[in-house]
Amino acid sequence: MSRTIAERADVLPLLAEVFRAHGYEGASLARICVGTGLGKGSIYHFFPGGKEEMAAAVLDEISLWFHEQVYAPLRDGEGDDVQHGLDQMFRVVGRYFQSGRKICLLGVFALGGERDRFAVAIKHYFVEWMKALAAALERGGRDAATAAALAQQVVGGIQGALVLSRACDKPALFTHSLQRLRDDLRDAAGA
Amino acid sequence: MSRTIAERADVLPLLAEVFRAHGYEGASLARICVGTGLGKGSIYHFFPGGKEEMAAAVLDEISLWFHEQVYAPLRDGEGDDVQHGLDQMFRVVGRYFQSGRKICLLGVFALGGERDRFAVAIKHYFVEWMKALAAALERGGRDAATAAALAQQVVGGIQGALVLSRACDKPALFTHSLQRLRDDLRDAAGA
DNA sequence: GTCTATACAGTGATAGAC
DNA sequence: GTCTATCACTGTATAGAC
Repeated sequence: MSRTIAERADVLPLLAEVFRAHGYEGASLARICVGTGLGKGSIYHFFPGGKEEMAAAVLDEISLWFHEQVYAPLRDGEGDDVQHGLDQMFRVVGRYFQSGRKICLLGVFALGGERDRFAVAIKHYFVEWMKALAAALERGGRDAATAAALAQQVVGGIQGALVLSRACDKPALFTHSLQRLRDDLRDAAGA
Repeated sequence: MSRTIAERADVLPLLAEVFRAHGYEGASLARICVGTGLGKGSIYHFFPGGKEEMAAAVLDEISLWFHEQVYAPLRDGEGDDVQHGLDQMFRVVGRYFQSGRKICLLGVFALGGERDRFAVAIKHYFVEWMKALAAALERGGRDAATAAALAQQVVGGIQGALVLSRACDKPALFTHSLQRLRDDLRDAAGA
């Protein structure tokens, strides 16, 4: 009996979950095989470079997804579309992290010992997010310094909320923080 | 040649650094021996329960330190001392995390696969912090709901800033966020 | 209290059968 | 493309010498 998973891409979401649940060092090949439903042979067929290639591929996929779903709408909007891009960001991000039940793999890797190995991808993820958000805020009328500070506050606030909600085992904590951050941006815009 | 480290307590800070640098799973006994300068035999003499007991002891020590240095000043102050307690918190926390060069072990554990194992200690750390801060804000004149929301915002903001500064390899990012959070509390108090 | 020697399960990784 | 068998190595943990 042999299942056939045609695409390597199909394994990536499963792999991501294993890394999210156990971190890079904790994601042993045994756990990876359970999580993906594949044997070692199959895994190494898709990722000859081993664990490092698996993690890199997962990070790439996440980065691409955020570029398309979050950064692009933030960058493209003009006028009223700026607010639309911001709303889109909070909506999509809330859904992505499953309202606080799922954590940020980039955040996990940023804090872990694997930071150095994937430093470029990790830094890129957060910097691009903050740049896209700051650009939208500037087009919304803020000066560059304020926009950058707000972007840092929001992206950092999201990461912190994920840590807190995970620590307290209270997903609602993430949801509320997300609302507060969104409202803070609106209030500051109105002021 | 045999060194004598009289107290088990002397090893705890060294152990903490190893866990901080590599996470729980990544902190192998080999790395622990290098980091502490002790052989396996000595390590197991101090911590017969192995790695789990080591991590638990480290978490206990950190928790105790925060109770004494952070939560207590927040709780004890009255009147002008409330602001003093808040200032003390930001000052001590900034110093503790070495202005963004050191990360929060509780945050690392909260995001890692080891969360379940140390769930009680992790939750306790963050909840006590938020409760002490909220209590101080209430004595400063806020209603309970606002105080709780602000406490969550500040503690979460600190964790997020640690993630971001680590990800971008920019400790100043943490310092600035800390200042901003402190100023936000002041402004809200004045309003 | 510290070290060395050792046990033995689990690690990442490879080769080859199907 | 998937599996099983197997590799050398590192993992945690223990026992006993000094």
